[in-house]
Amino acid sequence: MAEKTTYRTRQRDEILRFFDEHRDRCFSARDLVGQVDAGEATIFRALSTLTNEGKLKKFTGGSGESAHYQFNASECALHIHLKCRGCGQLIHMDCAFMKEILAHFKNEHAFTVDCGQTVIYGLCGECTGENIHSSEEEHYHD
Amino acid sequence: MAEKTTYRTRQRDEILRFFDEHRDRCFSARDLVGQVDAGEATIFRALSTLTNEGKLKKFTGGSGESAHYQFNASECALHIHLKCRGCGQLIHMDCAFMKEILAHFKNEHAFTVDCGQTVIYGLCGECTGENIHSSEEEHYHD
DNA sequence: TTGATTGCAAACAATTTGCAATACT
DNA sequence: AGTATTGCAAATTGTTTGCAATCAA
Repeated sequence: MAEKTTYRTRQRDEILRFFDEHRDRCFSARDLVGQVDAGEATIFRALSTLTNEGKLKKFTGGSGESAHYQFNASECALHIHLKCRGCGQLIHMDCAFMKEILAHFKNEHAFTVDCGQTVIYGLCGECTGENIHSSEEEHYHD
Repeated sequence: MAEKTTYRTRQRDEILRFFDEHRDRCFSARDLVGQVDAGEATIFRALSTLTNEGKLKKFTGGSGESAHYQFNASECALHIHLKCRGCGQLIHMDCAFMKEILAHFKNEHAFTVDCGQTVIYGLCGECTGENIHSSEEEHYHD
């Protein structure tokens, strides 16, 4: 789990550059295939080492769902994510109240939330209201 | 993802009874093999439907790690759960502020939280404080 | 040169699915 | 009887690993 990087390689550079150029989005290993010139195994290894080095932030998907990664300078590690069960969209909850919530967990429940592992499930506004009559084939996967 | 149960079967009953008799612990599908008289595929299917019905609560493991399930008391649908990644304890967060949080999600983000499916991961007070000098083999799995 | 890293293919583990046999109601 | 559910085995998916070839220092 804690590999050390000794050499600097083209593929790792390329992968990190890709994340840097898309700071606002997160990608799975599979997403990178085709986007960067590196074998799939290498991509997995790079994602792992880059995460260990703190350059990327890892979001664990539910069972079966693939893990997603994002450039770590982004604020994603600091806010909670809301995932809509209807349309699958991922909402980055980055408002002031968010900090209050995290503070509450910390102060009143002595609980330190790991935003990277936490996803709050529910239904977004569109799905609570309009989705009633939408097509039942509501496949998600952002 | 949202299967409906029409018939009542021995294996589903048995699985739910097993969880009922071990309300304080959580188990993976694999854990149930041998404990209940049902094929593995059936166990997976039952865990899925029972979770959909709100009878069980599902905990997502990291990628690769198996999902775990635990008996879900009916009151649990109303509050959020905090799961400590250190010691594995499940905290039922049932305070007044909880309602404020849910209201905020609803009003400011138009997001309806599904408490039955949401688990907030992090570290409890004991694990943030005292765990520094504990044995490194900090395997959880309650 | 020498050890680190890549890439392919095979190995894996968790979970899902096709389908005939079987159990509910 | 008629449909839902089971169970087995085969199929999928996400990820890891062995190992020879290749690259970085």
